[in-house]
Amino acid sequence: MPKGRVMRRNRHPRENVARVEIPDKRYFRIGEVSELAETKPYVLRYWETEFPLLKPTKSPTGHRLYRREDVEMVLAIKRLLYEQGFTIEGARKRLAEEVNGGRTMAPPAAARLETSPLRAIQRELEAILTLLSRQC
Amino acid sequence: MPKGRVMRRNRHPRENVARVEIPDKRYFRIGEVSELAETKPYVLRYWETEFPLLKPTKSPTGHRLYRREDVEMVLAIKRLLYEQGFTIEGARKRLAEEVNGGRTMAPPAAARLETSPLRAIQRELEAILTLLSRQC
DNA sequence: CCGGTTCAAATCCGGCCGTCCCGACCAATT
DNA sequence: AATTGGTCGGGACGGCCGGATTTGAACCGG
Repeated sequence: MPKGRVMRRNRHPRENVARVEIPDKRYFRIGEVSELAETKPYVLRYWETEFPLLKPTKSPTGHRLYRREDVEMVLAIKRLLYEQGFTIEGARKRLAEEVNGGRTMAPPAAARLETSPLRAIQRELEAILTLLSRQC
Repeated sequence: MPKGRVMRRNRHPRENVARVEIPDKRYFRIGEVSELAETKPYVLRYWETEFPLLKPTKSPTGHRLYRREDVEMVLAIKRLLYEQGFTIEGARKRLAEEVNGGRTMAPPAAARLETSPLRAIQRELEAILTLLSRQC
């Protein structure tokens, strides 16, 4: 039997991304996010290579673990690309601006945070999470 | 004789489109607009086929006559495409919205992404507690 | 230990967005 | 009128963006 024919590109699913409900879970696997966002897993992986801000943590075996914020980032990206009509580069720039422009803190603090103990702690926590997720 | 070589794409000229001075003339020909906007004439013609709002009048002999508003439209399109990073379709949609909405709607409400590092760490801690409370 | 899921990497490809060419026409200058 | 250079529309061409598919192995819940 002939392989499935070239899939039609479906760039603009009608779904309003803004009103997707994210289930009350802590971690999501790529397949779950894929269904939530109605976006193929390989697209999620591809976006990861294009958007530095999309960085789901990974299990020790390399499987992606999306947290809520990661899922929200996915939805934000999808909105920019499919509803607003940005190119990938445009969306990337826009997201960077939003993160920077979002005055969630005074600039000096933000700059120092990169190398601060806080950051180190965050890394440690991520590592611990990774280890824990192996056993449980 | 070999054909002229493929011209390198130059998608993101550094020039800030916003500060281009439009000379005090009533009509501009395509070559003049081309220089003002640093955009090849064939691109201007192409944009005309893509943007219904870009409609320079034409002389009886078919030559384009751009008025100020047409030139401004060209600059706006260029800004959307090259500075903001919209696709043609996205730019078209955005321009239509601007015309309809009237007032230059500010950058759309920033996606409410929670990016505070403290908040992120708090989430990590919650995650750890959850993991620990389970019998591993 | 089995069936469905996920992985990374390589490869492939449709179509967006120009880019070039062509022969004809127009406008200004000489 | 002739010359020079800008402009016309239409068609062919093409780089590369943004996925889409495949492969073969590893993973994981039940």
